[in-house]
Amino acid sequence: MTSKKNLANPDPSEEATANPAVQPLADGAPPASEPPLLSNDELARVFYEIGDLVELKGELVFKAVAYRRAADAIAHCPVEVARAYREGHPPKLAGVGAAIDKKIAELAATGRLGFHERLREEVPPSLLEILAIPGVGPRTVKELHDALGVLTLDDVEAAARAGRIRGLKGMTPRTEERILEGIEAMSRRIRRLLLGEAEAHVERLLAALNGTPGLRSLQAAGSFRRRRETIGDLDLLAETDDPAGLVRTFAALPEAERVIAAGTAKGSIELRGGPQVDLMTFPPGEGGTYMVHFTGSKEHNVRLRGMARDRGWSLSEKGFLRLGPDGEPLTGPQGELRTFAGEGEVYAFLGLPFVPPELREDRGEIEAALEGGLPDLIEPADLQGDAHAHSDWSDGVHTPARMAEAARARGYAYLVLSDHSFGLGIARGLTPERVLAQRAVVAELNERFEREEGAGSPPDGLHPDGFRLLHGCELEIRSDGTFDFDDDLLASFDVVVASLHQGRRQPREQLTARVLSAIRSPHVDILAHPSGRLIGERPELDLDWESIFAEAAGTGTLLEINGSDHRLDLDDVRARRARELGCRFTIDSDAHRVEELDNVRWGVSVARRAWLSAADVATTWSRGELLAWVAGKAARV
DNA sequence: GCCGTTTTCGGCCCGACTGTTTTCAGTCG
Repeated sequence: MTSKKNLANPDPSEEATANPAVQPLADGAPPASEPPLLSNDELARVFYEIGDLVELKGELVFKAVAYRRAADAIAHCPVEVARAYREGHPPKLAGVGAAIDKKIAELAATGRLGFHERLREEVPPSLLEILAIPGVGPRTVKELHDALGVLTLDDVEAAARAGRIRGLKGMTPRTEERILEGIEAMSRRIRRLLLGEAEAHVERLLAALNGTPGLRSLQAAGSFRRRRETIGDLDLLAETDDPAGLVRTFAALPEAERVIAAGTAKGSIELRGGPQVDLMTFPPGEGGTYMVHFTGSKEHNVRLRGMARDRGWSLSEKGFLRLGPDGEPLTGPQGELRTFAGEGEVYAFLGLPFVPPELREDRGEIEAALEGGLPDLIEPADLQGDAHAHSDWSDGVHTPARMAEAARARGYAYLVLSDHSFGLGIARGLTPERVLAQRAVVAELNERFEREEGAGSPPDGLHPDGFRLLHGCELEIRSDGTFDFDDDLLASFDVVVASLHQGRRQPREQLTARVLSAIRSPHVDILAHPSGRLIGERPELDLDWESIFAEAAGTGTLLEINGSDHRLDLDDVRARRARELGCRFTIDSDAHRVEELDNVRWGVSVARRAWLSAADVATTWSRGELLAWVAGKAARV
């Protein structure tokens, strides 16, 4: 679920900082003839901040909501908003009306926004640090500022320690304690979790709580269930006969560093060195609306509640309540609470088909569901192979034989062994000579597989088409746009995966030209981890995505969705846009050891969030179909 | 600030937990 406070971390790939505000645009920068183009993230950040400042100012809450909604739309827009405005074809963004449209136009044209700058003069932006304290909301910040003149986090801490806060409206020594605890918690707060880290926490918590008396079922909800690319806090949902007892057990877990709240139906803890975990309970057999509610997203839920209201019902986690003539839910004897055991029934009650959790972001899924146009999403079981993996011949850990055996045991029809080319020296990339030596190893392995599979059907658990190790490489796109291997050698691989690790800071035109040269090569079949980002560690490459997607679609070059939870690259928004432009994909593990072959499950999550079906993803095709596709590339370019 | 086959004005989703100004406001999800 997204937080009401967006200031802490509007973009999950950004590290949380005390003050994420863009620098005051008025400062310093000399007037340039062509102001720099703001990225979608930078644009969005301005509007998130306006939302927070407007709320601090005490304006109508709905204004703040409107600014944040617009910021969300900008952040998730697949095209570059500022560029599109400059070029005179602004995209239609949900929640952007005349007023915000004008503000975006000003930002796009000049790189700054007078309204924003005036707002920052009226409401000191350093107050946002105070708003970020857990448990401190806009009213409290305003009171502290007005009554005590505090401006910064340090001011608040000093005031709390000096006992100057008690005595203010509704504030006591306990309030001071809670503020100091909140500041302490903030300094401990860890970065957002990668999916694999979130999964490990979830599994430990489920194991710790299972067996609690009265507990009938327990599962993860929230953004982890939706498989967002990073996870802020964890949500658990329990079906139980003894909710209060379960919450007590939960709050007493040894791994709980701090108990944030513990009532009779819900509880919240902070894990030692880990995220916040919220536990919700529901009565047996009534999980449908609870699952929907606590899976989110908030934006999706708001849409569902609006639809319920249109149909004469009020929707909450508890169920649907009939609305009276005054628009208020009926209570007492004439009240009627409709509950459901499963989510499918909840959606059906609203006249909708089941909406998969990965789509619940209010990015068109409600409209598509109403029209019967939800995609038939790819599933993990659709994968027939993996087109990107390494061995100890370059920077991997396990031998080609072990990697192949592990992939074969997963029931795959193939694994593409794609060790680095020599240009990536740090990865001990392969020279042409070692490529040929490795090819002999691959051939030997395949002879064995062929023998074992024999003339009849393959042994149990193996793919019906049998398994083959395909020989590929991860070809470095060098800084000057050339490749490590010549055309003859490239043509001899089963599959060529190209990627860019070096010269990452070149200007957009140069980087884009390098990527396009790979896409236009008759030998390059897959563009691996196209953005080059490492989540929370390394920013993405500055590329012209629209032209890359157009060229990939035209040449049939497959775009990788890299399943490593550090990469998830392409991401969901880009992959969805690429599909609109006619691209096809692979979902690959980029495994450097056998355990990492399982990375593809996160890749499937990304693909589902990108609305992809199995047909869009070449690694769901048969081995023959994939090989025919890549063999056809030379003819297409 | 946004938005409209119930509206161009008047709405805008809903409930648990906490602390306390003991009937509700603030915060959060």
